[in-house]
Amino acid sequence: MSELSKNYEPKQYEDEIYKKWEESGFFVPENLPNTKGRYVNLLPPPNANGEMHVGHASGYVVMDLLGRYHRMKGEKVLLLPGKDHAGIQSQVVYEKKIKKERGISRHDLGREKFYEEIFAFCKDRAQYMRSQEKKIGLSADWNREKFTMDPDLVNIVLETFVAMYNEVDKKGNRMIYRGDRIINWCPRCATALSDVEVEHEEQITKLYTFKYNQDFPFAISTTRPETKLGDTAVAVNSKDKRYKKYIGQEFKVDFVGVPLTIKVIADHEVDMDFGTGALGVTPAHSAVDWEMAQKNNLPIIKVIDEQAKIYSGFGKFSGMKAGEARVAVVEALRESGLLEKEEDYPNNLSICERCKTPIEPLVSKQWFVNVDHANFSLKKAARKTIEKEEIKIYPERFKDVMLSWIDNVRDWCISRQIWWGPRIPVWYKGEEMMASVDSPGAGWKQDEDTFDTWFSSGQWAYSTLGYPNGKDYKEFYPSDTMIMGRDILPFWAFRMIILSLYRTGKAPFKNLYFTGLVRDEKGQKMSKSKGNGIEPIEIINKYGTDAVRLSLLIGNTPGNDLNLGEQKIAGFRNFTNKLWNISRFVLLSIENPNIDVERPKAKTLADEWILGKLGMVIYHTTDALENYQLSFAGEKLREFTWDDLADWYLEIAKIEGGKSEMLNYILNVILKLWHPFMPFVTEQIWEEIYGADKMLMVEKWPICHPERSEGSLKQFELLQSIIIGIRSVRADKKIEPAKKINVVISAGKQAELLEENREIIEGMARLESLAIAPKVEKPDNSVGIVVGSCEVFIDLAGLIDATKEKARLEGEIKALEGYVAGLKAKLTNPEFSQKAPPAVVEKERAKLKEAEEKIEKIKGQVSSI
RNA sequence: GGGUGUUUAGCUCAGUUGGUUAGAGCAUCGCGUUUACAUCGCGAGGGCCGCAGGUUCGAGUCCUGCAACACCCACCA
Repeated sequence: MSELSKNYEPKQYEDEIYKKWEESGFFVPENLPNTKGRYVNLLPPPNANGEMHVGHASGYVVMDLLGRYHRMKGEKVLLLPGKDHAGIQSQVVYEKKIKKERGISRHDLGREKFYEEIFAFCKDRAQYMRSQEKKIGLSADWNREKFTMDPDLVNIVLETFVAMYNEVDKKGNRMIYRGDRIINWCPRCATALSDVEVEHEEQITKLYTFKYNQDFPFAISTTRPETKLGDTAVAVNSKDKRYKKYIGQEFKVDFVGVPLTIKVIADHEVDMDFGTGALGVTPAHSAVDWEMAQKNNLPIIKVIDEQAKIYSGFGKFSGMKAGEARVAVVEALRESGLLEKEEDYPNNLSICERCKTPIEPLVSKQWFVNVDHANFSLKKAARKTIEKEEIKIYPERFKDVMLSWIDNVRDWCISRQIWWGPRIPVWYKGEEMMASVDSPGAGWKQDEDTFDTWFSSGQWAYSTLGYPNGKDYKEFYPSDTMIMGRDILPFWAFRMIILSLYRTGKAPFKNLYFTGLVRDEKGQKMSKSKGNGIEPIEIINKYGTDAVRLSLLIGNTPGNDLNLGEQKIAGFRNFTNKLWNISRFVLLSIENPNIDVERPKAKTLADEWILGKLGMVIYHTTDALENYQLSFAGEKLREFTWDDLADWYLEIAKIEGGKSEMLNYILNVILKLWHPFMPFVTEQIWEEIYGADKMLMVEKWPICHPERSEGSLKQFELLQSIIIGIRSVRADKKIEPAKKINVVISAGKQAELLEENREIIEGMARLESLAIAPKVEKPDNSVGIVVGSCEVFIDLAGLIDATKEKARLEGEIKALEGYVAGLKAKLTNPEFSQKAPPAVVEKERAKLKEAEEKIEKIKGQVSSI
């Protein structure tokens, strides 16, 4: 066994350790010896076009922590990694790339070539991302890594489509149907978007109030005059007296040169106080209006096409860009004196989540999933699953968020007009149409559209396992835990649940854990443009992976955002080093490290105390991990390691000596407990102790010894209080640390205990001499402090200012008297003694007694000054 | 407009089913190189637990209202 270096240098060890783990084969569940039970975690696939950011890292750390914990518990652990093809986003990224590098567009390549190239591009990026994921210590089975565009996964996705398409109810409605519906259209991406792919951005726009023509009886207001070319109605509130008489009437108008037929309809959604209280209904370009049109059987007139240009048939406006048409329409209205008002108005502009281009709502032929189909209602099935807690959600409050999402979900538009993604398996031949994974034969032409990415990733829970006949599917479905960012609840969690329920009949996982977002130390969102981001690889190189892992785990709770600054990471780097040095000390102190160490018998009070504490920390850590309280587990461990072990027990070990067995055992246990949190440093120490052939990663998780040792805990705490009390007086009186002092303790019944542990007090408080007796009068020139039932007199020859000392003690008495008064008031209150549980009353009595005794003792000291 | 969360020390946050005189880390201040560690040790200061009510013997903790901030959903054209 070689001596450890003074400081832990992560860079020196991490890559080697990871290699060792990987080569051991233990990331592969089948290679784990003697497993009992299984633990499966399918890792959420990040987009295969980028790189790992700190948000990903934060998720991986949680997944890996749980994976490593369960592996040490002896379970057959599978962490299955993968990548998502991220349809629109990857296509946008790759189009930019070929534009920049080769000056070409996807049309220059053609669909097939473009597809091949982007596939290769994603595979290449995936490899790079994998190397980053290894840096964070992810113990995933890389042999099983999946990509949503791998042919076998695509096949399962297509089969799902066909099955849903063939799900027909008695009325002939399909679960997947094609229809003209209003959708969110991104003119830049030239594709439909689902509701969740649209963001909103506040802006100031103009609100125009005008009349269609001179003959129209009243004015309407709009922010989008160009769409008014497609108005087929005006909606008013049925309670509105101004317009009641017009309801049901039809007006033929000439609107800036375009003939329109406007029907006046009533709708309770119309706000009488907004604008003129009359709303021009444009069914083809507003989701709300479209619904009104459905209810009222209004004709639908498309005005804006998929390039965001005005269709032909609208006079001089035809062919204009929507923006130009807006100016032109307003100008025409102004010229003819129909424009009544023009005012600034703040509203939310819909923009494309991927490219930030303003969305055009328009009517288009798309594929939809009916989420409430008569044969199998996806939303009802999902609701039941969540309500019955077949999936347990962390944090619990997200259950309600999920339920309200389920309740409000609308039919899901799954077709996208892009090239990158699985192509919709519907085939056409003349008037015929059929759904089929493979081409039905010659003459059949496949649908041009591809799937919404979430239709693929929504099947991740079983497509990665080879549904329905794969060995993995049979063994590992459903998985135990799914961990994802809280921002993708509506995108992914919900979709994964509905698709899995439909396809497999089972919920996809048992536990669903949401992480929050990682923000900078001021709580700002990290972004490249602000330059406030933390690059995981950069920061790992600086502080080590373990420090980064700890700073993402401790002080982080499910569903809540985490503010992360470099200082915090530096703090945990310090802790990593602390653990290293604890080990270093232990290795210098013990004779023959034994890997199969049994819990030793306590020889001293300190031994008994630390074993009790260790037992507690095993219990708390295990319990917290079982309940997904990861931060709590880490905090308890840190508290034990630094405060109890390093600051007290190791110092005492130097004094008492003969701790070989004890230290061997304690280090052995805490390395195991820490391993899931900080795998690298613990594994390296393990190797230094036990040699390269023993691997901590697959050691057995420590068992908690349930015996309690309340007595030794209390006794040891008395020692601690005495030592801290003396140290405090020393610091207060500015006694040099090197100077040893004399102390006398009037110890009452505790005399024997203190006598047994006199070495500890002498050593820890740096004493010259210590006298212990049941009853001692306060020596001259000493300062007295009361600790529990003991009085500790510290000899301060020549350093005492009698007046100051008296004032200090009197101040203390005064504070105590206030405290006592409060306790007395509480205890003499009959309501308290009657209604409070006896244990609580008893506790208060004890407190009172103790405080009163303390006052007496201090009074005694005052009188002796 | 609807919803969720947050509000505790200068900063970041714990505070488990209501029950000690409310805790930690970082930062600050003082002292210090005792043979594991200065990426360290010892000590100290620092809090009307957002505001106002209520329930209770007892509230940081439960209820109601309000405020500020953050986020999500819907979107009044």
